[in-house]
Amino acid sequence: MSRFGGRVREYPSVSIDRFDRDNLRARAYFLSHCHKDHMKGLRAPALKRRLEGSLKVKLYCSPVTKELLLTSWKYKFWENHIVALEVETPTQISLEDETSGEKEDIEVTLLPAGHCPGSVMFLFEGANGTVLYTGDFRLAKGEAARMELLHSGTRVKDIQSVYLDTTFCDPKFYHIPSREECLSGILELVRSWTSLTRYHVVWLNCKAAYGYEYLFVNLSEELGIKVHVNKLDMFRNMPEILYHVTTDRHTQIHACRHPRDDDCFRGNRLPCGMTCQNGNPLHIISIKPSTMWFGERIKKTNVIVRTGESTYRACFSFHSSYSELKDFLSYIRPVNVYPNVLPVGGGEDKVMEILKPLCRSYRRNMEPRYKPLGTLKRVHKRDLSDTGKGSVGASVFSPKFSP
DNA sequence: GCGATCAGCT
DNA sequence: CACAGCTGATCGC
Repeated sequence: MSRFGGRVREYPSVSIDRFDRDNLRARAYFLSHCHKDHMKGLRAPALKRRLEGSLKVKLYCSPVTKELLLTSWKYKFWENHIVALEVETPTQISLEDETSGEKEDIEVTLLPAGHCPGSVMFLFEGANGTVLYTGDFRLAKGEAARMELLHSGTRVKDIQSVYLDTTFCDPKFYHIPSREECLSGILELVRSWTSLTRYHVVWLNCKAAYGYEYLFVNLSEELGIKVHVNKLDMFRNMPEILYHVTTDRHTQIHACRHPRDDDCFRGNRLPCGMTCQNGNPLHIISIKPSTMWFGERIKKTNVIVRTGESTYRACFSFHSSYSELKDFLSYIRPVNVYPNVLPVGGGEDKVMEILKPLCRSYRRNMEPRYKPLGTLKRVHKRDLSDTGKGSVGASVFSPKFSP
């Protein structure tokens, strides 16, 4: 969980992912994604009052994050103060102090973070240097090297500071199976069960948070079975998700929730109440997505573990593994790095011992040593076609995982 | 009645 | 098991 205070040293007049305390005086706000631990203070009366007396204060986020946020009535008061910025489109923002009139220009670029729908990293460029705030992210090895906007010409930009998602910054999380491996393992389990009869159904025991949508979309796409969910109005302008979820309980894949859904399952009942169909009892298995990790030497393993007669755990991670984190940071090679998260097992000093040697200022044996900055490997060609009128755009998933 | 915080529990 | 929350109790306004 994020413990980032909201502000970066280089640009203290902006606040990112924190909206309480000192952040109440920010000249501009940024939201990396729609998870509650990055939204502290976002609906507090103090901030609401400040908005009412200002025409200038804005919240910047991706189009998908804006859509998800404004679907909740609790955040409707932000409606006229949100600016959706397209991903991978550098934008000039003028930061003006409303009382003194003092101004500062900054350029911000949203980069896809692969954490949940709409999730982005923020790249800030201005008079105090270039700063990358990663928010929460999962990027595979080599993905930073393929991001054109992290580069200037063929070389990686000179980045002063990275504010990093250090959730799995511990060698014990060395390897987490890739998103593709996890997806295909889950797909084959769901396929084999749902093919038995139409009364064989799967319950995906997902936590209540955005991030599982690409799983739903890919399962639905491959098997032609829509996924039952409690609510889908937040996706009304995201056709590529909306098409694959349903509120009709008569489907073989469920990701619905109930306050006591584990009890439902033990009673051979789905959280939505379904227990039989046409007088035939349902045969239900549960699959619980959870992070599985492996030390350095493990080569290959099963991403599905059977935990009971009809219960399974399946590998799933919203965050980069230790080796992915090291690849990311050692490619960027910033001067400074600041952890956004204290990993479960370790303290801040332990994390810094791992991260500092990957930064540019580090000199082994105090010997000045030059290591060249990275170079752009390959520009990822994206499908830039329109996704339809009224749609929030093509950036719901990172390009690689688009349906 | 609302929000903030914490224990307990997925 | 570790992802991000929910619910309910308590306290202060």
